[in-house]
Amino acid sequence: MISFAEENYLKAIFKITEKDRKSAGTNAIAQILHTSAASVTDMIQRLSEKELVLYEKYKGASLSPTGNKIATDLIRKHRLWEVFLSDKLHFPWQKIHDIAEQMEHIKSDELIDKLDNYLGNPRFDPHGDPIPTKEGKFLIRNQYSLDLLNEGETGVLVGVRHHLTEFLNYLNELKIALGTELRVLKKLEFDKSTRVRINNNEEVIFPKKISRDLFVKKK
Amino acid sequence: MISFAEENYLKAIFKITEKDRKSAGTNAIAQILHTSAASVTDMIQRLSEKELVLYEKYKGASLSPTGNKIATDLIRKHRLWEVFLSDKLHFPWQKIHDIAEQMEHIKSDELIDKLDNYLGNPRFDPHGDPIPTKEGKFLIRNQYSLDLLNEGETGVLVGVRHHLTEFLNYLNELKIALGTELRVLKKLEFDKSTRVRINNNEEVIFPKKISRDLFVKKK
DNA sequence: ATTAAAATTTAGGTGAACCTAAAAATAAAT
DNA sequence: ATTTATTTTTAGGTTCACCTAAATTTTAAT
Repeated sequence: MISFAEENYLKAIFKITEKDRKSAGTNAIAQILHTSAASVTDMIQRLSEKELVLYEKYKGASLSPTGNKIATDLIRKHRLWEVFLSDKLHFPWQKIHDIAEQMEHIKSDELIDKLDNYLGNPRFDPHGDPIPTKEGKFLIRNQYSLDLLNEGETGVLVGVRHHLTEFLNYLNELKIALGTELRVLKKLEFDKSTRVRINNNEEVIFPKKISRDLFVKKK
Repeated sequence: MISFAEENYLKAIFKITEKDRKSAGTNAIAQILHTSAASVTDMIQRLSEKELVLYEKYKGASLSPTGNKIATDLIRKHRLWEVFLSDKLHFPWQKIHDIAEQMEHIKSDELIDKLDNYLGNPRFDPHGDPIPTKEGKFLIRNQYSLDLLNEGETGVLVGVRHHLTEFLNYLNELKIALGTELRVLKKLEFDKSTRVRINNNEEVIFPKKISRDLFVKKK
């Protein structure tokens, strides 16, 4: 039986390696899990023993097929619970992550099957992130970060790059949520900021930092 | 922050002392938690340090007011999740206990408030056990165990004494669930068994052991 | 009242998951 | 290429929650 701590390590390694990197460094893992590098080495060695992780000294860790399946299942559970919290219990999206972080560790395949069904087999979570299938496949959507749109183009928000509470609060205050229409009015060259109209209504200026973190589908 | 293990000890002590007993013995706790008596002594001493438990050497343990509140909250969470699993996800009642056992440890007051509301503020769980209020009050229902009814009397099943899987499976096979009408046809003196008609339909003979474990409301 | 039995605690030890400080290996900078 | 800086690992230690075996206390039985 795998522990919560072990599960969290697998998730962290998944997160680091999912984009491009082929292995996760000790420090990177330590940072995500708010622990020390020494503890990470310790745990990685145990996970390597159990063949959940591929590990070579000083070369970082990556997930074995088994480890990858466990991590994917965790993400599936996490995101399904986020949908539950958002759709059924009406939690605002800033609050769902921390609770889902606890719920993802509940062990019952039948529970997740029934939950998935109950929620109507959602394909994306309330942040716009894809929910992997039971078999571990991630749906890919062709989305753009807002800063890639040209002046005059309109996008519908389908996702955000990260889930920092302050960021989500900021969006909330601007009444921006998944499905919100964002029209690029003007791209200001000198500081890379973007003037945007929200749902044919108010206007805001997004610094580059923000517009890069908003994923939209062109309209 | 209280650990899962600590929470389980508080629940066990609650269970033992809730009826009459004023303190829980080491062995009794060990049996419930499938652990050794020595481990129990160990943990009780820590809980006593934290003032969650009142403890005197060789005299057993009981809950402090704080400990009692925590235990009651756990039972509230457990039973609310059981309602969720049963009502919303349509789990049969034999399966809900083990999953709820995991879910009860999730920490978020707001989650429980919203869940309670979402479920329609249920007062009893799918086994017929009362769900304590937020303030920790248990509703009492005047119920009788089936073996106390006289011949000719009818009761509606409102609860069961325990949740052993085999017992619940047995009831399931007989199509007995909460709300089922049970009419006492004959009480057999020589072995204390009871002949019962189920929902004006089939007849069964319950040994004393069974009829004592079924709680009904007289009709 | 002794003795026997049962319950409880103490003593000593284990593994998991963390820690700090020091050593070793790798990467970067001059 | 050598030094410096960064990353990673090792060494040694802690706490939590368990364990077995032995000692102690309480309870029950003769």
